[in-house]
Amino acid sequence: MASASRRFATAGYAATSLPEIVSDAEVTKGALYHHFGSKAELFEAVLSEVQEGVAAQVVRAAESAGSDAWDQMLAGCRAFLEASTDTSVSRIMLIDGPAVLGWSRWRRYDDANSAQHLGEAIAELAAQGVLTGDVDATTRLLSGAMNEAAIWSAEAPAQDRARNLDAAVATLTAMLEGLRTR
Amino acid sequence: MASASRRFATAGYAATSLPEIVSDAEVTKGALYHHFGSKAELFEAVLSEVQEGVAAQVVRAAESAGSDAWDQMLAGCRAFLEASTDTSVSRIMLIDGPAVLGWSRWRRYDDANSAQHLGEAIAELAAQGVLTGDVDATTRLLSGAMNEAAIWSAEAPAQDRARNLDAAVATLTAMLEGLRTR
DNA sequence: TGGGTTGGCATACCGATGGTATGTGAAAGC
DNA sequence: GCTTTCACATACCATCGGTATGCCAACCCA
Repeated sequence: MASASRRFATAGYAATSLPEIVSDAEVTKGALYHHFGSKAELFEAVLSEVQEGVAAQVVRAAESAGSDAWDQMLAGCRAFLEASTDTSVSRIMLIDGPAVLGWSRWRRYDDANSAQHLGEAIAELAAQGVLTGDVDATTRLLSGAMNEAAIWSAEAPAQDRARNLDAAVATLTAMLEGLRTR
Repeated sequence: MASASRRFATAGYAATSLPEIVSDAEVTKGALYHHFGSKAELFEAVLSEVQEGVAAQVVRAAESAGSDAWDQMLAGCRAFLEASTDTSVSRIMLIDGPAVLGWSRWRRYDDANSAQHLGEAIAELAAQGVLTGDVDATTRLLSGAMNEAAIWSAEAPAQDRARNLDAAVATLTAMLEGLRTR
């Protein structure tokens, strides 16, 4: 899985062949197919691992951001962007993921990990009356905005990444203000 | 290209084989490779066509929305969502596009079409002093939010699509309010 | 302690796929 | 009227994902 993850992250899913992976891992295709049913299943396992890693970082950041739900969400959003601003994450999780697994299947992983915390935070804020509007739509829009911002930063030249990330967080914060109950 | 577009839209890029396409089109692989250098190049041509179609709808909606730049942008956003809430558009343009061409190459098409108008509208509003914040970051976040909303609506059961679309537009409007100069 | 079963691979092989090299007839140019 | 170019068709190839089978050590059970 480590070999696969590395190849998928750098060359992408389609351009990575099983012979390459098993050669890196110093096993044979027989061994691979003993553990995984298909190339897509191997990718799914790798994706799941990446998702869990990002989700863990988001949770850690949110928990150490105090007790205010609003601050927790903002901290979680920033942590998500920081974790995803890494081609090995964005390529697997955000670009190839939907194409390989299909969007709905990919979304299940997204919902079960990083997007879940976002959804819970939004639902919590809506319940507190802090946030207005449709919870699902808000979650989707914010998730999409953050995913795109993550790729945007990840694909930018190294020296622009930090600046892009800060600009994204600032804009995101402003956008969230618009959703706040006035 | 019509045959390819249909197959790409329904089965996806990876699951569509060239023999299928040329059989549909009642030509041979030789004919295909006479016009396109590779499968990816054929996809690129199809994608470009789809992008232009969506962009045309966005422009038409924006132009018939009066002279206020703010209203024009909102109308354009709604038109984009309506045009993209169609699996044949979202699958090619939003899901397979980035994975097949690579994100940066895909973004060039996005920038040259639908996202361009969004960017111009945002730049115009920023110049008028109506909108604050980083123009690039705002464009990327909004573009990402709308792309995700489009897929969200496209993949939803038919009876939920209109409702999702309305909710997305309403939330988007609220988010834009947050970016407005107060 | 030994025969049978299972887990964990390796080897050999297969059909299909994207891509290429070559052939061919009609139209266009000189 | 000769030649070149265009627009394909045909035949072929390397590689890929996937499968069927072989093999051997570990483990169970008598």
